[in-house]
Amino acid sequence: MARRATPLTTQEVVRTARSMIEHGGVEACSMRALATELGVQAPAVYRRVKDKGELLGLVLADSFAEVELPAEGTWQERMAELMRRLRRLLRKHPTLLTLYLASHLRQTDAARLAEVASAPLLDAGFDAEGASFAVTVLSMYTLGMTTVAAALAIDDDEMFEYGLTKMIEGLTPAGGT
Amino acid sequence: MARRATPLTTQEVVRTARSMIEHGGVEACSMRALATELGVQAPAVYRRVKDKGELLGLVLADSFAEVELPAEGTWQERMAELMRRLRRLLRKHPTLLTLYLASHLRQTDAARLAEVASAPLLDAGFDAEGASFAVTVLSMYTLGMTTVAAALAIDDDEMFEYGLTKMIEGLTPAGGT
DNA sequence: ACCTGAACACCGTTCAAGT
DNA sequence: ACCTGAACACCGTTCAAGT
Repeated sequence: MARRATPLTTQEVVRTARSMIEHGGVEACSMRALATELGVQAPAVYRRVKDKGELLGLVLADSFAEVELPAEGTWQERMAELMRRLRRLLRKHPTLLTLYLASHLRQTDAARLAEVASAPLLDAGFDAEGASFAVTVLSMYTLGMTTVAAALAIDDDEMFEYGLTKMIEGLTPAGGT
Repeated sequence: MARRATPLTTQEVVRTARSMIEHGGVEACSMRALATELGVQAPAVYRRVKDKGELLGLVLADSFAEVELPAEGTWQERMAELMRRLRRLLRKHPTLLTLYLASHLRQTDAARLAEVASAPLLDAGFDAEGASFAVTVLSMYTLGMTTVAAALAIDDDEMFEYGLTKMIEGLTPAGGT
């Protein structure tokens, strides 16, 4: 067989997998189909990636790296805007949700994502546990509103904002600001 | 091959699938493994069930049929208790969660579940859209607290109750009780 | 080091054929 | 009607062998 001009990079593998998933869902991205897209035989992919689980984790990380954490504002404002950005990403690529939900069942990935989003809360004086709690509540809310509600045809930005505000109010720690 | 004494029933198929999923996760319940467990060849299962998607839907419905809707109390009390029961089910069989999340992406199943849980809210004067919204918010919260929080080792009944109360307060419609 | 070819142990599903 | 046997078109992954 003719070989590729350049050797396979991990970036190339992850980006290609991500675009396949965004266009056709996780099930469209079999290791074999991915290899074909990359112009390579299936086993070659295993030189860059331990297994399919690792690949999906990398795709997820690559997506969420684009959800920037707002740098300014109160923690309430920063969390609200972060959730809006998460919502925007999930709306653009609803297919990422399956991946996100699956990852939440795997400790390491969930912990890593929660850690990043926790920053504004830690800055505001939340303890580590309270911050993880708040991030979990807010991201589950956002996921729910953006996907389940959409499936039920009750998706609505005003409703999302209303619930988001309520939820953030509820999270303010006793004696907090 | 020796045939089974009695013909295969749909109930038998669903119950066996459910127990396989509860013990080993969705991936432990391949159509072939299920058939073996039932003492039958794989194609025989397709006489009772259209495809694997339908089977998983039936397993889910069979599980949630056991989460009873509290008959008495204010809508707040009824919803809170319903969520506690959902939490109990998911804790006993965490493996059902994957199924539940997947179903939420399929309109029909999500709508059916939301409809059942909406009853106390409709009784209390919520409109259909508001009721679906509330059920979605609360069940996503419960799912998040019961699984994601558990994975992050911040699972705690007191916290669950605190957040649940806050969330239900936030859902009270303007001018509602 | 990087990749291929071939293979292993699986999938879900269909369909003609048997009882 | 109910089920089997055989097949189709796939999976993820491993591994010896080639360049």
